[in-house]
Amino acid sequence: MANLKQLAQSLGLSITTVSRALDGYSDVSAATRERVREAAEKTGYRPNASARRLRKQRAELVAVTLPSDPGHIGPPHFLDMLSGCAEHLASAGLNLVIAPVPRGESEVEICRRFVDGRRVDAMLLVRTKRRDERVEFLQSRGIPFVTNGRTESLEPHAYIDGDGFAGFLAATRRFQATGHRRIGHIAGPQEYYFAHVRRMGWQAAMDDAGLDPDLCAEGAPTEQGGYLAALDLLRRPSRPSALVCATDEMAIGALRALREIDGGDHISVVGHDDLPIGAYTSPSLSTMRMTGENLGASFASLLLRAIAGEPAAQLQELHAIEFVDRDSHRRPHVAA
Amino acid sequence: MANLKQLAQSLGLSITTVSRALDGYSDVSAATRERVREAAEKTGYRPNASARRLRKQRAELVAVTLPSDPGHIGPPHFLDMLSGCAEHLASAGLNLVIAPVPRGESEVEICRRFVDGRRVDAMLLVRTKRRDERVEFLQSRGIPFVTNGRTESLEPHAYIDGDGFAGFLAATRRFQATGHRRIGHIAGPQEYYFAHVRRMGWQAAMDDAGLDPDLCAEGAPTEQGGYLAALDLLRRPSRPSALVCATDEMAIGALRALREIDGGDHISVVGHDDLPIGAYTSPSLSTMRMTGENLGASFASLLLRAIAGEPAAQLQELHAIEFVDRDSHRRPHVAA
DNA sequence: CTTGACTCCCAAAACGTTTTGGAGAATTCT
DNA sequence: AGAATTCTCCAAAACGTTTTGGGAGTCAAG
Repeated sequence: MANLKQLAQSLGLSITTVSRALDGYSDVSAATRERVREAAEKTGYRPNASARRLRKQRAELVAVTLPSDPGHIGPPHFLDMLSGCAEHLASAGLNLVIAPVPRGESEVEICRRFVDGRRVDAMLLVRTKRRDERVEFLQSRGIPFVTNGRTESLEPHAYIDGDGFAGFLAATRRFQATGHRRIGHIAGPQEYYFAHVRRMGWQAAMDDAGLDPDLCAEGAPTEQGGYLAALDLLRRPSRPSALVCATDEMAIGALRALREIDGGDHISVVGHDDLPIGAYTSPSLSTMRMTGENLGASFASLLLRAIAGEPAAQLQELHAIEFVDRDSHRRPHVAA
Repeated sequence: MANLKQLAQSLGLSITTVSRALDGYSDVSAATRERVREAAEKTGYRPNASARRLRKQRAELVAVTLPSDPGHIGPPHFLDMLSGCAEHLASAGLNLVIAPVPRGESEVEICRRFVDGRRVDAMLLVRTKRRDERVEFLQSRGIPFVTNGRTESLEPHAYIDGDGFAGFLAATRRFQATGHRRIGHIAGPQEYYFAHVRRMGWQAAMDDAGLDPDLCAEGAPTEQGGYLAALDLLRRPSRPSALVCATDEMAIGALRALREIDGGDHISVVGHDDLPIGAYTSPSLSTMRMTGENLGASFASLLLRAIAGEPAAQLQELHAIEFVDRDSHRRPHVAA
């Protein structure tokens, strides 16, 4: 049974009554309601989604933009996150569409397409930059959205983020507590909020301890980027004895650099993200990760609340960072 | 500018003309066409997607169902594949929605919701079973779909798959050529097509060589499943000297089992999928993978052709399997 | 001058649903 | 008994687009 009209006709009822019966309104008698429900069940009737969306002025969709450039595509278990998010959204009648950014097109362009074409009720943004034009655009349009990662936007917006500053501060302090003094940082591109704030955490710990925060090298957030940045640091006159790396991918690149260099196995390393692969590197990679479980559900919940109209300032979650200790962070080193 | 009506009014034209001008029909003069286009550009007008969908009777959406149970979620670079697929679909005006399967609900139920609610124009199915009720359902509804993996369905359907039979046949023969005679197989759940056909490939090579194909253990398609299956094989009176594993995850579990057992480092292993993690195991994991690049684009292309009405029999791609040689497949072994 | 072809435009119908604003019948209250 | 209230139900409007089936003009050919 394709139609509401056909279903109504076959029951000898009006379209209105059938529609309201299925929606459980009280102004249709229990008897007919049941009769309608049975008929709908039997014929497998489902309301046409496009028609409902048009009438209700809701797209019943949420889009997530996928950056297409390589490296660090949000959190490690990104697909699991998406899946969990989609599952929770689905129970509220929303579906999640993925919006990859084709080469040559900007992420704002994609947002514009989705928002101005009324294709979505809300958006989910990953990999925020410190100054993120997507955020600015969505704010200007007034459409609900949640980001994975903070920004430096003046107006508050909904986000979920890990406290990278505190995490990298703690990681650096832990190295200091075990006698390290020349602690280097392998930084990601500073335009990204997460990369910047992680560097700030490392730097604050160095400053507080009265150590010179000069052992810093920036690279692409990839294995290769970490490798090159590590080589840079290792070639300097005063070598680091420990490396705090912005991401696990970069840390794995750093481990490769250490393997190639004399005395590299005395240098400790810690990363961030808890990539599964870290358990298999040699040495196995000590790392950090954001606390909290079922991240996808959290994103979904925030999105739903944003759609319901809750102010953005109430929709911000900053999660603590915890250590995942393996071998790479405590290699025997020679104190300065 | 929200409306076509408003845009038309502001231009002193009819809705019809504006609509046709924007769609580039020839029955509107070049002058007005240009005038309309400029106005639309300036006001940032985008047609309301829901309205167009309702009118054109097309959802402009394709759904992909994500199995929620753990392990082997399709190919290794699954997210990349989805992203590539979505990107290609987008250039044809289609968006990709992800449809996770909540606990307690069957995958067919999800398909039914999407198909009967006219929410999608086509579907993408991953991880096919030999007898796949999703395939049967979609065929009964006559909706276009493409699967990642074949099935034993009598009626042909569109798919992209790797030639697992040939791949596992070749892998087993290669072991035979280097003197192995007791070659074991760690099999995935035989209800899955890929798992079944890979086992058949191994078995055919053993049969052809006149060897007894009794060293086979089945397990869950996970690291733990591979670990347990390997232990099973290693405890048998006549141990294998080489293991052909249905997936890399299982192979990695097998490597763990070998590490725990006496003489395990004389046993060769090969997996399938080319997981990135395989480069970091010790020994590094030799594996296989499906040939062909930009798989996502291939899926998108097949989906579009299916939507366009091409018969399913013309939409089947069987890709060859190639070896990715690392260390684990040639460990020094003692011949029988 | 008429006919036919061509160019440019438009009114109205349709897509399938939800919601508004009652209408008629049945019931309860005064 | 009449008035007020409650129960059921429904016709029609609306959501914003695309498409159908023409309707005026203009121009060239007959």
